[in-house]
Amino acid sequence: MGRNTLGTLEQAVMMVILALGDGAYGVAIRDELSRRTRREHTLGAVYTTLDRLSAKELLESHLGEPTPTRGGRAKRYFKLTGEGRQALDHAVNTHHELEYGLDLAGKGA
Amino acid sequence: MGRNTLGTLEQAVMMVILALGDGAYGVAIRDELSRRTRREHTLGAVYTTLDRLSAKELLESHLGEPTPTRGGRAKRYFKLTGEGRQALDHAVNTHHELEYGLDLAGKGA
DNA sequence: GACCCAATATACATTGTAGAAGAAATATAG
DNA sequence: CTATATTTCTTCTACAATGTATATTGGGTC
Repeated sequence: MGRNTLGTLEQAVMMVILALGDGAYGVAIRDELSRRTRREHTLGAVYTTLDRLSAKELLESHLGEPTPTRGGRAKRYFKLTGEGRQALDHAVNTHHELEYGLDLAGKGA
Repeated sequence: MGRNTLGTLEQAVMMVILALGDGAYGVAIRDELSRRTRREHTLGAVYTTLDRLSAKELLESHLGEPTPTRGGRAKRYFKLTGEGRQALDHAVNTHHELEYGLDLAGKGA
């Protein structure tokens, strides 16, 4: 069992995939990521991350059907594997452990 | 004003520095980091990160006095700059934004 | 074919990580 | 004393993994 440490973007992408549920394919992921992150991300950056996470078997994917809209090519949908879920949970817990006792910027919102 | 994105370890180190307050020098940072992270980190890894954050002016440091214990060489103490604080706050907020709405495995504290 | 949406390939910059080497202090042998 | 061993802390160096951008390809409507 390899110690799977996650980068910032990797974590972000995985969380966005969870948030999107079904419907988590490249472009949607990019958009939601940019939205939550308040920062533009290129498609290339996202797909690269998706590929690497898949290679590590933290994500799995399947092709959907083409949509009948102009240029509606088939989308590849992603979701977390069990291992991916575990790795993400671990990363998030670690982050909380690190935050513990600090008073950081107010969350408000 | 550069967009200062922080890596996982960079964030962790900065949070540990906050947690340690005065007394945040290399070895102590490494130890507290390993403790909170439940994972061993080498000193080399920590110092490299410290250097890079300093180069980006997210950290500042000053030398302390040698302690009278055997091998008690002078320590270099680190703390966040204003810019560093800002960058960390931003990173943490973004992380919260990403977590929003997800139910992740939250253990008790 | 022109045009659109989505995915893949490629290249380079930044971060993560480890190990070896160096610097500064105290202790201790002779 | 003073030479060197020993301890603590830091710096240097090298390479792996991740972050990021741009260009290219693949498959669909009009």
